[in-house]
Amino acid sequence: MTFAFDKERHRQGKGSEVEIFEAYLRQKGLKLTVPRRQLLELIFDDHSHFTADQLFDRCRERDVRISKATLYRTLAILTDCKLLSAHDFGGEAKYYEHVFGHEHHDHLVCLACRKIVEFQSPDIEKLQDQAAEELGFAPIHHSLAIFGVCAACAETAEGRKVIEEGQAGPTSVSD
Amino acid sequence: MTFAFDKERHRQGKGSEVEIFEAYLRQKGLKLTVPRRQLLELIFDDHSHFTADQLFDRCRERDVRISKATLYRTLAILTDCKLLSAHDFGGEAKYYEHVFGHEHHDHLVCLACRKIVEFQSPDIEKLQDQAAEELGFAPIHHSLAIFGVCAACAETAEGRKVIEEGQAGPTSVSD
DNA sequence: CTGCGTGCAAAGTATTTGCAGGGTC
DNA sequence: GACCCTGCAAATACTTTGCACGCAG
Repeated sequence: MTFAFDKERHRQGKGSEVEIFEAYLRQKGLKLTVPRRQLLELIFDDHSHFTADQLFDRCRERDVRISKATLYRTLAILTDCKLLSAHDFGGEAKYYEHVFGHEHHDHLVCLACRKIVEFQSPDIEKLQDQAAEELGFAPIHHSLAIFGVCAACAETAEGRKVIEEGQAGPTSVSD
Repeated sequence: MTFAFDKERHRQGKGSEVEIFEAYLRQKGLKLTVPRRQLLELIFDDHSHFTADQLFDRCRERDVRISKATLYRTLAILTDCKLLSAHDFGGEAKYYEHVFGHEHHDHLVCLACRKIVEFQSPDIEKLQDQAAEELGFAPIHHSLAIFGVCAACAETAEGRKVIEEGQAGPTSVSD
């Protein structure tokens, strides 16, 4: 049987992450251990987008001693039970983000400062589903990232350079 | 100066890849060597989406002896001069695709057979630019991938499993 | 108690880089 | 002839895995 994903509970808001996690672990015969509980708290305390490495650093800051192995293993579980989702914005590493209690959204990524901003567009969603159906695909999920330069960076030399280069060549096409 | 990207020529169609490549190399003070020429031919012969590894295999098939180092270095150049673009569809490796003579498009990725289908939607493009502007971003490029199951795979057990799992959990959430 | 979980270190992947000899312009 | 290129192997960066011991249920 597939994990009984409780959409009702999923809509409730903060705090229930633990419940969902516990339920998931139980039905999988897994255990709620100290490291897992700690990670859960650290993650849902406030990060919305983070890499495995950032999370690891955060552990050290808060004196939570966990190995990277456990960290990765836990991220995998959290992704499986839909508390987190993983994205790849083309940087070095994968980004994880909260899913619980969040509407689906897409991302704007600043190529100058790597800041990530979320946005929603039901219209885009609609068009996507439409496009998928036209081509005979059963859509499951999607990932849309718009890469550009944020307002703040557009003022900087770095930001301007990125924009100018973006006009002609994507990476090191300049000079 | 930014690379004088010749949009006119870029619209002409097959064959001019070599010219664009040559022009780019020349103005960068780089050289048109045998390995580079061979790779260019292999790539534009027909692959539309491929990973570095697939290209490498293809080299061996056709008795083109090139090291992976050179292969990656050449892919970087081709990406810089906009003959190729790189995407990350969440699999293990990056996918490269032809840009030359292709309108911008987005992707449908079959999660069962990994087939990639292209589609275009000017309406979606428009909404994206709009969303970016609303948030103060200067959009440079974007990447939209819809993950789902293609018509053919929807008929198979594997495809159905993926769809069912997609309803509740994304990865190994089953049984 | 049984079996999953943990840390550690070693193994993997995918990609990049240093270096010495070779080829292009 | 100068400088860029190439292959090779070693180096990276991120993530996964094997193993022996420890803790949750």
